[in-house]
Amino acid sequence: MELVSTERPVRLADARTSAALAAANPTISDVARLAGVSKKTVSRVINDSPQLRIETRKRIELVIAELGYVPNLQARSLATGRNSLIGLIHDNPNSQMILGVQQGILEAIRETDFALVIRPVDRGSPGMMDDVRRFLDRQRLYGVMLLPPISENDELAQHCAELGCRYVRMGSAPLDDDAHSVSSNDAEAVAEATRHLIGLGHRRIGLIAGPHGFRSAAERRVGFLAALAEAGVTLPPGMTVRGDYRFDSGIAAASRLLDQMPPPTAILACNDEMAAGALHAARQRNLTVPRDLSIVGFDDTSTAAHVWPPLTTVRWPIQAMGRSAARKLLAGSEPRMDGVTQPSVLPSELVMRASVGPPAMS
Amino acid sequence: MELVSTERPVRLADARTSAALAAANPTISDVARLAGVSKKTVSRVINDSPQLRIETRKRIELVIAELGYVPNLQARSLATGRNSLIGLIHDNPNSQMILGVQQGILEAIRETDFALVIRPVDRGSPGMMDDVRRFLDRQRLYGVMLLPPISENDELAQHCAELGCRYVRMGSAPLDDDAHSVSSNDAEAVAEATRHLIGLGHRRIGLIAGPHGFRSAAERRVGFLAALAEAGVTLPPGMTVRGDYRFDSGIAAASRLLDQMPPPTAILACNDEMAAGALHAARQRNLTVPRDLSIVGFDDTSTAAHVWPPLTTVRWPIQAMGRSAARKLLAGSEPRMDGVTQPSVLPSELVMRASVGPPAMS
DNA sequence: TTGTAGGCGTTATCAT
DNA sequence: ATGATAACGCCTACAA
Repeated sequence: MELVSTERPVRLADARTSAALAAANPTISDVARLAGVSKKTVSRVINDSPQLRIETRKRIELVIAELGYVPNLQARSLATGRNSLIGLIHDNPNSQMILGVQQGILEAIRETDFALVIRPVDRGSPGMMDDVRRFLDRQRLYGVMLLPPISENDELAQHCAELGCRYVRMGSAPLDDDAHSVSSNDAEAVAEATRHLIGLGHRRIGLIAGPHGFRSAAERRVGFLAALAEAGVTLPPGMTVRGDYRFDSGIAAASRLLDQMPPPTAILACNDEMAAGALHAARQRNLTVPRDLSIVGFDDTSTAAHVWPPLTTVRWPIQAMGRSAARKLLAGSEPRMDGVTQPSVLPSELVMRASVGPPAMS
Repeated sequence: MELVSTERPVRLADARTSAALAAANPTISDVARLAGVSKKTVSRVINDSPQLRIETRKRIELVIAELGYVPNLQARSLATGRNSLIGLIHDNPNSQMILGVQQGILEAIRETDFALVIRPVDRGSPGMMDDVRRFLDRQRLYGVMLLPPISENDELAQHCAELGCRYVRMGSAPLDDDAHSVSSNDAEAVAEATRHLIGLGHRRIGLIAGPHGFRSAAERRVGFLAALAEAGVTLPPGMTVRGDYRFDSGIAAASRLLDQMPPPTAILACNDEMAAGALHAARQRNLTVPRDLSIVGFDDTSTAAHVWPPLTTVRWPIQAMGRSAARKLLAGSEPRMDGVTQPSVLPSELVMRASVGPPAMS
């Protein structure tokens, strides 16, 4: 403890510089005083108001730089009634999804004053809705982005609207009108993957579907069935089982599929985790992938690339969705932001890797 | 455009209730007026001030509930000079790490008014420091948590201190004094893993180290070498190679190790991604894991559990670290929060799975 | 093009 | 135990 030290010693020599008049955290008043203008004029400078004599602006900008002045966002929020925070509300999706969407959002808000607030919620718990409501009430965010599966909750979207909080819902298919929705087209993506399998000659294709109540699960299943119907392929019974999007359920589901007689020559799992589980199940039965069994996943997480053999999978455009959703939210918040209309439906892509091949002769 | 509609129609019938006097977003003034007290008294209620007649408090709480009044955090920030946002600054670590630490932090701030703001930065870019500084300047966070590897940047910590922003640095070993650091003990964790291999009879153990400049890489290497020295094991040359923590580098590094004559009977990779790469390399050479080669990873990401065979690995306590770091940051922010001192060093754990076994006879 | 006055919703100071 | 008044730093009206 050094008794003689002071946190900001007064430096007398500084009297020659204008900085000596300013505080540690200079405010708009400090800038105004030093520049010899009113606060309002400084305000115009920091808000890029066009009606300003260029020379006045220059002078003020100089003072701002000299002082290291930074506008106080809290004060601005208070005055304008809207703050510069956008929220991401999600419910336990996988980590790659979270990271991807966060990166997309951050691309969109780079160069703005917006910051991203994260809020995971517990979809299952009874207090969830109160919890979210409380969060929205207190933080008064500019807007929020809802990640699936919680984005599918209409009541939540309703809440946001009532609270005057802008929102954009993300999903596997449009969940709302264009202004409030950004989605992929999972049905089509899975249909494409299924056509790929059919094109290679597969006719007995097992589906490991996602859990009941998930829109993504429903969409993917629809796409699967549509592609089969389109090709005139009829599946024997027992070729569709449900998993819960987790690894272990993939093992169990694949085991059930492989117990069928005859077993499928290919399995399409509705996410990569379950596809990885299917791979395990195949290995347990000494099946070689893709010789004895082809496997397709969904999401293109890093797991897909790292298992053996690397998984053919559908790349889910989560990052682009995050970017688009954030831009949609921010459209209108700043003059330059509402130029281009953001897409509401983003394309997926089939990523071919080594887990798929033609069926063995039978 | 419906010209006659008003957003909040005045409902005359409501005159009987006190609510009719309040606005859509009631403020502390509304509460004060309706309760017949001053704003300050209401402020005391919402801030749990002890000096209040219990009956006054009850009355005010009733009005608050009736009105659905929620304090405006922005206004409070302005008045108190500190806001209720804490930040997480990170630089491209893997997604599980991000999710884990976020969950830990959110456990800690649950039931408080704090919210979590995420800020990824680009460590490599020249403008990184300016970028972070700008972020801290503008958002004026209550405090920030620094995730490795960016947490190892002393200049950044210095910046935070100068800006008056509280901070806690997370890492593989203490990076700062106890008040500003939460870490694991990676050296010890790797030493334990190495002892495990030695105990099984391995003597030629290859190390796939992490990239230069990462504290975690240095710590893990130290632990490895320490355990060998402790057991009197001398490694032939060429048994240590460096990767960059990514899957592909794991393949390359393992290939180089397996090219040695004689090759190692076990490989310790400094993270799971590289360990998964080593698994690929082994498969390419038709080696069976663990019969021909044992492999150990680090982190215990989901990849570790999903590859074949499942990886023995070190569980890195990232979630607990996040929780502890957030609590440390918040200690003192509220009376009830600074009760228990938070741990600064958290234990790791060796997770035994199927990728390790005794060396084959040779 | 620039300035003045007032308000945003809260807490702090100093009263009573 | 409670209240009046003045910040906090910015922005919006309106005025000049």
